[in-house]
Amino acid sequence: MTARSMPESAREIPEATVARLPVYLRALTALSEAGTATCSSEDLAVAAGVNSAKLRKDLSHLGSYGTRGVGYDVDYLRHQIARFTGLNHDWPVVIVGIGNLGQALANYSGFSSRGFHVVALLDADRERAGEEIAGLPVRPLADIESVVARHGVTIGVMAVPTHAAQTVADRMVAAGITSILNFAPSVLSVPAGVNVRKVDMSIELQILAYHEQRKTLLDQARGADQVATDLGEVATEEEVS
Amino acid sequence: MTARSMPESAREIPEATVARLPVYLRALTALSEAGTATCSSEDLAVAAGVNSAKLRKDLSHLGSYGTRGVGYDVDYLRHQIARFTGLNHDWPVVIVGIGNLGQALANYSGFSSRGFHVVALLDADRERAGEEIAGLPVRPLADIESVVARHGVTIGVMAVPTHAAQTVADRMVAAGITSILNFAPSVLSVPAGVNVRKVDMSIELQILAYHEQRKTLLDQARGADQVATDLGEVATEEEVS
DNA sequence: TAGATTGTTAATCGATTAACAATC
DNA sequence: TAGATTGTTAATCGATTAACAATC
Repeated sequence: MTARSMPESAREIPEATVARLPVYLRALTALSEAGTATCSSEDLAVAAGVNSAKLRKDLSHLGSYGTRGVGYDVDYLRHQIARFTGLNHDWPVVIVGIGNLGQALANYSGFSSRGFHVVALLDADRERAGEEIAGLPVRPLADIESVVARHGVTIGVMAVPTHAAQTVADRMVAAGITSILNFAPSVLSVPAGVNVRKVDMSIELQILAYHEQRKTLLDQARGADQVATDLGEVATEEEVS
Repeated sequence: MTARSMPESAREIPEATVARLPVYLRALTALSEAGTATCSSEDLAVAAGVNSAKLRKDLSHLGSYGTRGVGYDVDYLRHQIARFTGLNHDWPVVIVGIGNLGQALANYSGFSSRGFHVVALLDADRERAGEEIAGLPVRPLADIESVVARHGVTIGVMAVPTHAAQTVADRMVAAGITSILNFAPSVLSVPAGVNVRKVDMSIELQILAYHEQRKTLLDQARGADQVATDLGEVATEEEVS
């Protein structure tokens, strides 16, 4: 394929930028709902929690949708980002694994409000079949092929126990799913062309715990250092922060 | 503070490394449970889903816990990483916001199995007080100060509606919490010294949707390109991928 | 025109990776 | 000693940031 024949929206853009576009989208929606018609890159950057240089650099990958000296039209920019990220239409998704977390996800309004429409709840435990959650019946995992084919599903959310994760992922892929959002804390192996993203809630807590412990250690070190200094230790060029 | 007086565990290590240490910890636990006594960096890297150069580089920030020509003692390395990341002891946490997601989090076994002990469930809706979830009573948010003081809580998990997020965060910080895991899709502003991490499930889906759409666009572009080529267009040095 | 703000350039910073000397 | 594997170096890559020319 030639660069000339490639539509603008198909060009490579940095992953870090891709990950921030949904944040900008949300901030623009909030601005729009607050009745703001126009905003500067600085306004939007504040709303999104980034700095304005980064925001402008990110937007520059999509094209040129602002007006120098003026700023951005909120609704227009929102439309452009939505179109670019594929969020200008609905995505059918399935949720596999209807335990505590799967149920919470089935009820999560943040999916539907952002264009993700849950078309089926699937669980490997056939005993669960027929139970109704968030207005949808729980169906046996064996139904996945027909559900995926019928609704044209390409994105699946997986909230199953770790030991089942790889097996379930294989079945999802076999059924035609090409993007998986994985809530199980396991490394999945999938064929090329299938995208996996992982949400690992306990890893996030562990990262926080590391920084908490560091605060404590630094305090202790400072205390010990104070003692050393009181005893006459001389600070050297090794001194840090 | 001098570098000499600083304990090894208090030295700066890259954020990207910090975020991967819990992954290594989990992989080591799995290896240990499978009865593996020793592993090479390559073994562990495969189990953790990274490449071995990155793994060794990461571990080099903690110290030198392997043996050249041999590899790592699984339990010893696990112990060292746990100690370094502060996961060799229990962390008391509170969960604020006991909706669908908060309830799922209260029941989530992945927290307790990794050293996080939920000491209280708090909700702003006083009607909820007294309800029991995962063996714990739901308590009014007003109890947060006493709970935090009593159990020495520094880490809080927040699963409240977006419109309440900033207010609740302010209360958590006022009560003495210095690390927040935020499940609400909102930008929080907190004082310096307070760490916030965000889990945004719909952003993850949106990133997947972007890549899905790109697959489709690229296919279309390839198709269109094929037509152009059939019509005699000549590929140039601009050709991509 | 003067003031404001974008889009882009270039410098800087941090993370990844391959290669290999050190060493068990 | 020979083979294996770590820990480290140096090169590369990608992301961030500040500064500013372009332009409304």
